[in-house]
Amino acid sequence: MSINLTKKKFNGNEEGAEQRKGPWTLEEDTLLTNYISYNGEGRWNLLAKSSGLKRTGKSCRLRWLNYLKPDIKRGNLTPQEQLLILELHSKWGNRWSKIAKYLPGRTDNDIKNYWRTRVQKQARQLNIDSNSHKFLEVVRSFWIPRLIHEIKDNSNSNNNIKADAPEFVGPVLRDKNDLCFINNMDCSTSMSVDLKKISQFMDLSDLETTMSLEGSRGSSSQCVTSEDYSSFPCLEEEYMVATMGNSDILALQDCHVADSMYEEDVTQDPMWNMDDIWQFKEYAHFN
DNA sequence: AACATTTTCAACCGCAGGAGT
DNA sequence: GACTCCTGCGGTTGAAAATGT
Repeated sequence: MSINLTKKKFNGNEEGAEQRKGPWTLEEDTLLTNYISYNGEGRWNLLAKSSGLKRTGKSCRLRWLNYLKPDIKRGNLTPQEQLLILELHSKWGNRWSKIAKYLPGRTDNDIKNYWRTRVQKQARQLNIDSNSHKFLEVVRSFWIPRLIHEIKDNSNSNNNIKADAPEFVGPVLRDKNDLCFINNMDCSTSMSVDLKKISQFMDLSDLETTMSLEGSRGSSSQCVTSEDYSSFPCLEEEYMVATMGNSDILALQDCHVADSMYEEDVTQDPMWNMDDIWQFKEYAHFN
């Protein structure tokens, strides 16, 4: 990455000052951080002039808000954060800054990048427009349940709560349009996937070869409780109702989209871990 | 090890809207 | 109302890093 120096008009006047562009150096970061710690943030053009930085006010603002600000979180987005992004994006679309307000420590840039690199990649692999209703349905039917599952998994491994959790029995195909999941404690229906909707854009003529159903492992970590949802007050009510059912224990199971995904190298996909992929491929192979 | 390809993410740009004059 | 300046937003770019061959 090269550092550019450009002459720009400043406040409508040609000042002749050379403006730096490109990556920030440690010295510039220190200068900006020190200036803000004494003078506070805001008034970015004044800051740019007074601090001695050869940067535009805009550039200073961006560097501070997206990188230097002390409460900025670094590293991968947690499943909880990903879940929030998916839900909020389905409500508001590309309103990144609005979405970012619900994720403390994450910037609109982080979220925008996540969406473009991860979410749109999924859409491309499925050959679906990421802004389409179809993709929204995939997100709701597959991705969100998967994240909830992951959240619960993490929660269980952290708390070591295994003994009393009901075991998952497996998926039950009630009819061609309704796949539900039950657990072995109360045998209640826990979650239904609307196959009618899914089949609008996926070939479900042979259900067994198009879905990987791995519930028979009976791991307690497959279960999700209502508490998982209560962590996310912004989740849409209709989605809550649709997925909660009567039981307060959900045995939530994954349905991995086959065919189109299978043709891609899903092993490279952050959504699918190696265990999932192995089971999925085994299942698809023997069916 | 070397090169090619893909992914990530920091930083830029243009535009819109608000505030001040 | 017209103009200027500032700030914030969303789209895009491209270098660096990671991964594949």
